[in-house]
Amino acid sequence: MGITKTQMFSEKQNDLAQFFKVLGHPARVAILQYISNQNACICNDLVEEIGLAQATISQHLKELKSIGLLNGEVEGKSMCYCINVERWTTIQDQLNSFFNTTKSNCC
Amino acid sequence: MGITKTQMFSEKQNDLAQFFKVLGHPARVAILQYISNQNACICNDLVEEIGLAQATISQHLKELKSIGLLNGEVEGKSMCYCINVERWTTIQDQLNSFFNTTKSNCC
DNA sequence: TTTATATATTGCAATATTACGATAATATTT
DNA sequence: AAATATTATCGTAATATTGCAATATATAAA
Repeated sequence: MGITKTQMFSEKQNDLAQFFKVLGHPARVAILQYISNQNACICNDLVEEIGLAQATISQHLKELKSIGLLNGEVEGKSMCYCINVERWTTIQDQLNSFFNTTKSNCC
Repeated sequence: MGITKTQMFSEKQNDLAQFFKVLGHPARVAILQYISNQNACICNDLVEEIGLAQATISQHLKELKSIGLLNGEVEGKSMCYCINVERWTTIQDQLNSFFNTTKSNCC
């Protein structure tokens, strides 16, 4: 089938899985690392830096935006993408909470 | 295409993305949570508990094993799956390291 | 040994993801 | 206004993932 049966799971479980999923592609990991390494949050240098087509990068950026990890603002004719630190921290906390509570009862 | 161009990325980036990807499905999140909630690491109660077909659960377990998150051992005619706590902690550390280093330089 | 139970694997259908070229949309420069 | 540059979206092809029924495998019980 190829369709995930999300209705079987809690909203929390689906959200958590969604975060993990969005982070689960090396291009998106690389994009986040690159954005953070530039003190300024300059943008589609990403196309050159990463080496995927512009359309592809744009798609990956869209997915990162979809979970609120990136803010984008118009900068002349370019877009300036920037990590949303507050959201970043929230997601990190949620993932850690998952890791900590899940590990604790194990044999 | 549908094929991820892993050769463009570092081994670390690919590994990190792989961990995220395996965790990026609600059934696998639920499986880990259920295994951890049972003090004993009893197993395919999972089929009943989660409500997916036996073949599907078995596949998800295989993916969790593939990144070393689960240990399985034969228990009579059943399998007893168990979170590999050492591996669990290692992965948690790697994810946190990614989160911390990536967040720190942002505007 | 036969039967029953639990898990893994195989094969398949349906949907999702990845990637890119082409094109549209937007803003800047001339 | 026209030309240029940057990003987003659309359409499409190739591959991956999800899920299940059917089957294989392995162990336990009768």
